[in-house]
Amino acid sequence: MPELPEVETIKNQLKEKILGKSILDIQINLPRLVKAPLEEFKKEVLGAEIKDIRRRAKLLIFDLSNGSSLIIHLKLTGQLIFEDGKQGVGKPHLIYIIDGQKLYHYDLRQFGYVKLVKTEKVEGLLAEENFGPEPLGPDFTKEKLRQLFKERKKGKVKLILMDQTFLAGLGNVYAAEVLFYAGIHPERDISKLTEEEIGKIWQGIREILKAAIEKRGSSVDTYVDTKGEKGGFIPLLKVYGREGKPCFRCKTPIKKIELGGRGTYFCPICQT
DNA sequence: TTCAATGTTTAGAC
DNA sequence: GGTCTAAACATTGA
Repeated sequence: MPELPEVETIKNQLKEKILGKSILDIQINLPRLVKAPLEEFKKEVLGAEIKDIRRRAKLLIFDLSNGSSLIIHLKLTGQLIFEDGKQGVGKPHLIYIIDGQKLYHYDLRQFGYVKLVKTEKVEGLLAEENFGPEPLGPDFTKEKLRQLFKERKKGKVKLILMDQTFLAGLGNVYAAEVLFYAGIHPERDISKLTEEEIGKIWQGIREILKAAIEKRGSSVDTYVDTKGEKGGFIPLLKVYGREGKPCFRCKTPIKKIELGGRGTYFCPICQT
């Protein structure tokens, strides 16, 4: 499932390829994905030039030349593929024809969406979501994280890290990886974290996300980049999906528990 | 056949 | 109000 590094990868690749190009046609095979009246959606999108592509949290935002923007959420299984001959998983639900080439939007489980909004309203909508800071942004300092934990007061650290209103962009995979990096048990209460542990969490967030972006994301499940290729970070995952396999640090089998309804992987020795 | 997987939203309990 | 849980969404694969 696309989390921050995967969405960032898609954004970077699409920027290279379709910035300044126009959407000449669109084929909508699954209307449910489009959160706007279809006729209006078509009318707004057709002929529009893609002026900018942005990311906030796990959202992808296309700013069009006519004052409208598309807000895309890929949720669990969304794929945006811009390469002839590369097939995604399932059937393409939306096909954008962009200056002769095709951008395929797949979404096997159909949880994702495309919203149509006025570009000037995008900021307001994002504000309504109450997203936390961007983990790779300049204002997300170690001090900021310490302050955020203090304001939140209590809660299990993994759930807090995955809370998009606390910090934007971490999902189940990267939250688990960050906590392994920091040597912290996913169920630890944030009120009991030491200064040093907060420092390690902060460092883990920054380093792991940056490394994952460099590898074009990871993700289990169906994630691929816009070329239809799997992310290169999968082999670097330390705990996610490794139940029963030896911890890279101490060889103890990785344990899996359920936390907040989500599969949670950790090393019972290294993470306390 | 049933269940787990997954991100997010929503409803309800305490 | 914060905090937690469970269900819902859709689909596949074990």
